[in-house]
Amino acid sequence: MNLSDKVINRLTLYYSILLGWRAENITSAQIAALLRIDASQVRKDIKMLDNVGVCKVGYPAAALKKSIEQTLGVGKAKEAFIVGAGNLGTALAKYDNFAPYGLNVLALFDNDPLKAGRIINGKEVFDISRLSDLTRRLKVQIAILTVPREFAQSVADLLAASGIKYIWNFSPSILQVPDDVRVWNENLVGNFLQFTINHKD
Amino acid sequence: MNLSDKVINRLTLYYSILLGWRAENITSAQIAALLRIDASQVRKDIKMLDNVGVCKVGYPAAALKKSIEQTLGVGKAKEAFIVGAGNLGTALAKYDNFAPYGLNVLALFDNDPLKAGRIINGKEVFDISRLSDLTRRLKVQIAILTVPREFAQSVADLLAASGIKYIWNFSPSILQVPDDVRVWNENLVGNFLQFTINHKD
DNA sequence: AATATATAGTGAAATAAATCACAATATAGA
DNA sequence: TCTATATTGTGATTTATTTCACTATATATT
Repeated sequence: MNLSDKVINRLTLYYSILLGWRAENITSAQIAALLRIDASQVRKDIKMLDNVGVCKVGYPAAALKKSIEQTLGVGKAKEAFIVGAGNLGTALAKYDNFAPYGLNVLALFDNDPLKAGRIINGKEVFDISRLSDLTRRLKVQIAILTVPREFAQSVADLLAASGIKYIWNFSPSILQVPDDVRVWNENLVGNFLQFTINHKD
Repeated sequence: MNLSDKVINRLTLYYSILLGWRAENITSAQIAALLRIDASQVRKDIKMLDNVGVCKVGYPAAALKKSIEQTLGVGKAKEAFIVGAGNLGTALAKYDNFAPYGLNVLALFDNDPLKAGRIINGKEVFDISRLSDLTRRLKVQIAILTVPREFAQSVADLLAASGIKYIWNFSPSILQVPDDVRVWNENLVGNFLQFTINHKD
């Protein structure tokens, strides 16, 4: 099954709805109304996961939730380091909504010697010099990059050299990395501007 | 000019590149290589903003940067409140990358009486009971919602009743709001999953 | 000044995504 | 049991987006 980014994004939204859903069944129209999208799109997305609905009743909520969980790999451990223990890094280390989706932050790294040794939400902050060694030993593949713009590229170089394969980039800079490293730019400002510029409805 | 979300998102990425660009000119191929997208797409995006390039040379970087700034409304003040002064709200209040894009956080709100009166990065934290009054008096239209899931809907109701028109929702819940209120779900987990599930290249 | 070339610009084609329209059907209710 | 109907499932259509392929041209080079 090959799910596009758009489908995956919608599935997580369906999942959010299901997390708070109390009734036994849910219809495509109900989901669509909450998200202000087309109901047939909801049905097609759900059908991709081989769920079946019941006419006049909708989809069994529990089964649908489970199906989305499996598809998204919720619960499948994905271990990550946070690199940059500033405000954003700290907030993400404390953010309690990652764990339910299987994203497990093991530790943080920072170049400020004063921060080394601190414990944030049960996760230790290490000096950045320890990054390569720990990445290799723990076989961590994911780095959440929350350093300031001016350090982002050099830290990305270090990450790539250390064997990190996925960089979730919260810094507002474009990273150049080897071909085997994937970068996701979490373009917060871009998202915000989309939303304020394109207020078409 | 009607820019799609996709175009706006790419423009912010081009802008990120230009912020760190030192040469006088930049070519569509250079931008495309950094973002790993098609160069003709870059050219079409840039052309939409009525920029002209020079054959064999590319686009003048300074003029292009200015043009994107104007299109995105960078610098045009957009005042916002952060609602929820927890870790994420605090991190966003301290995040220094919003200001250059014109997003100006005026204050924070929280329901914890212990937090009221604190100053975070020069912004005061108010009790949530002050929200309606201050929203109206300061004519603030944008709320950045960073409360836990269980409070998100009731706070959204309050925001809508207070006259907020845009809710940038960082909480992992789907909000039901009146038609004149726009919600942008900053689906962090969804973005993350896209990136780890769809590692196709 | 002439020429080769890198690059912008762009219509056409291909691909992807969303929406529409409606047939099929299981269920609720009479 | 029968009937009306809400809902799923889906092919067809439309719309949006990306990629391709090529032309035009300004510049660097000889």
